[in-house]
Amino acid sequence: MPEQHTYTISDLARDFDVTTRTIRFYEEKGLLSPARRGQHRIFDKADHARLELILRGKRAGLSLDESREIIDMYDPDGDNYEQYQFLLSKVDERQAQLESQIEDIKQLLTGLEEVRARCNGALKKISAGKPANT
Amino acid sequence: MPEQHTYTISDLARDFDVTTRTIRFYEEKGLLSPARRGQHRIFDKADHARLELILRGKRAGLSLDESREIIDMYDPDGDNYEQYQFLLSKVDERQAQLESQIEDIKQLLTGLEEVRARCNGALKKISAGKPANT
DNA sequence: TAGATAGTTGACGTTAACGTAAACTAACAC
DNA sequence: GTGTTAGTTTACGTTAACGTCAACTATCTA
Repeated sequence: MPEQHTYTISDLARDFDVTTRTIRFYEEKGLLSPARRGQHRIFDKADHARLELILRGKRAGLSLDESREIIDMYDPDGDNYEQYQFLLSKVDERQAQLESQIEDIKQLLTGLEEVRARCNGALKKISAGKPANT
Repeated sequence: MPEQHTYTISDLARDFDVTTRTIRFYEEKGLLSPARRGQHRIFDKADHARLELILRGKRAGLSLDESREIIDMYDPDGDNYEQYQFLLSKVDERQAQLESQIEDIKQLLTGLEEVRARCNGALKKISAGKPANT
């Protein structure tokens, strides 16, 4: 038996610190499709992992549509040659974009490094001008 | 003479491939404050640089408010000890956030690397099953 | 002098990503 | 049985980041 662990909607909400509204919204947008027991939603490990991916995408600055695109790459629709070729090209594309995004962030970081340097310079000056004020 | 190069609003729009509406919107939001000659806006090198920063922030996935926060670090308001200390702490904070954002992106990238591997595996299988189809 | 062109200020429209509130159901607690 | 506690659907509200007119002005050009 594969240890069929499940989650309620508020389990997930607690695990990832989001509201249940958010989770229902993600389902509405097709990012999650939990099972149902009557009215209630039942989430499994795969749903848990998908939500984790969605939120990682958010922190990375992606839109929900972009996150869905990435998530959908994990379980391909088709099974023929062209489908996999197409998937590979989308993987390429997304990787390139994410890498250039890292470059942008790194540039912001070095910019802040300069700010820090100037800041330290100014602080030095000030503490030199006011030697009493250590 | 300091080579006072200036730009019209559509110069900037062309340089960065955004609409003039966008630039006016950024001014409205306090991200830019160009000079005026009568009604018309006159942008200088500093404005040019600020817009570049804004758009870099966008590509990095930041909101306009977050970009403004970073941009404002480049020209500090105050000039006393506490101000610079405070600025330094904000630099710290923002750098930490950007670095953890890079980590999230890197995790997305390695996830896509796995997708690529599985994809290549599937393609191998297919082309092995259909040896005529190279 | 009459267009054409570049700029301006409103003002309303739009999409994404939820928040918030209402009205309902089902299960358990006492 | 009756709160209380999850959970549900439906629907309207909200904020960010612009797009899209409309109506106007100033300038240059034929």
